[in-house]
Amino acid sequence: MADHALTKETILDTAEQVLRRFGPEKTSVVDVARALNVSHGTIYRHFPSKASLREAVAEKWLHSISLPLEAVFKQECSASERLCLWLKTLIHIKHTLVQEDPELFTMYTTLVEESVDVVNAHIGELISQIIPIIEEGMANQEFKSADASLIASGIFMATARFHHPAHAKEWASPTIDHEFDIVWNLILSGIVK
Amino acid sequence: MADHALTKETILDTAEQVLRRFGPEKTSVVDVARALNVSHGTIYRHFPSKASLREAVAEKWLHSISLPLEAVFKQECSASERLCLWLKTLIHIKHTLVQEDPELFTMYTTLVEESVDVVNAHIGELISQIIPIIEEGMANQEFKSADASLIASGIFMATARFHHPAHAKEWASPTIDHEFDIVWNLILSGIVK
DNA sequence: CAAATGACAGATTTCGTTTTTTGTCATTAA
DNA sequence: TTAATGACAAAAAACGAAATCTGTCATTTG
Repeated sequence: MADHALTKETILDTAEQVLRRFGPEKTSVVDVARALNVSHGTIYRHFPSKASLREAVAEKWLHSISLPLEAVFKQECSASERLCLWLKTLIHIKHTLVQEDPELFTMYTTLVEESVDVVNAHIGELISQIIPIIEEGMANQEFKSADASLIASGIFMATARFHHPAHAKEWASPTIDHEFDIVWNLILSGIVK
Repeated sequence: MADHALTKETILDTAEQVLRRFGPEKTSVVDVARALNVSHGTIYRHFPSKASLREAVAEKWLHSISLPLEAVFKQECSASERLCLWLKTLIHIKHTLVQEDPELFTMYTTLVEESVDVVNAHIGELISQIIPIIEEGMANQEFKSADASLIASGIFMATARFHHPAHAKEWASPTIDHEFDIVWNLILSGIVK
């Protein structure tokens, strides 16, 4: 009865649109089904539950955050510059998302918070992007040698204030970039040789 | 009509009890008045609004957190040990509060989040406890010399994950202490000479 | 026979109504 | 003359009935 072939992807894209329009608390799977001109029972043929559908949307969003960070590896620069750029890029993405549409950011954050496994995978992915940068710096003699994965997760945790959505309210502060620089200097002097 | 002389203090203590019993969303100033056997109009003679009463309770709680930290200055030890002890004490207080009574912790956190000025004063107070430790370390030649207040706020921000209530859920992790050690090592190697 | 439907039970949400609360103030009590 | 009261209007919360939603499944459709 649908206009297009009804794939998981189609449902996912429509769910995302409906969530964007109605928000996370007001979208029902009936709404998504209505947007697709199918019965809501059909959705359950492709997703076992409403939660799994929301989780899939959350995962897609997180992927859109981690993907552009890979471009940082193509930059020709030192390891400390690359590390700084990587962090600033991550932070810039998040801060821009909040600034441009706070409601939308809250919507995605709500979905993400429901999906613990997806978040943990995302965090793991981000940290494993940091590790090679640290290793590069150690190989270079730029950084003191140590356990790169410990350093990487330390850096990720120490910068939580700037990228963890729980701190989004603080990102509106006019001094937030300066505050990042303070923390960055502290971290950098901890790892350089 | 009250049993005791009706002071700001008496009202504050009673408000705290009622809040503890009923929670932050279910306590009205009528409830507090009832507990004191006075009319609710009387409360407004001592506090200009419900918000200011809640703020006063929040402030008292925050004070009970910052006060015991002063004992750390009486320890006979090096600056880096003192700094580590200070951070671990702060973190231990918070983690213990959550663990022993998560609902109560949430109650106080709710009050605190409403009171931006009170929180900022509290954070300022905490950071100004760190500054003299850093200065001691610099005077000692233990730490590289630098702007102590910048270092202090950097350390406070870099450890947010372990003391900011927005991260309370993460404190239940069995590896949280280990994670603090990772961040602490990173910070320490950034400041030692 | 694979894909979609629609009816169904139980859980959850919405909505209009009633009750309670907040904050003020003229009046009362000490 | 200071402290407390209680009545009041406007705002917010609580409540319960009605509607909607979730997830399942026997039946229908192409």
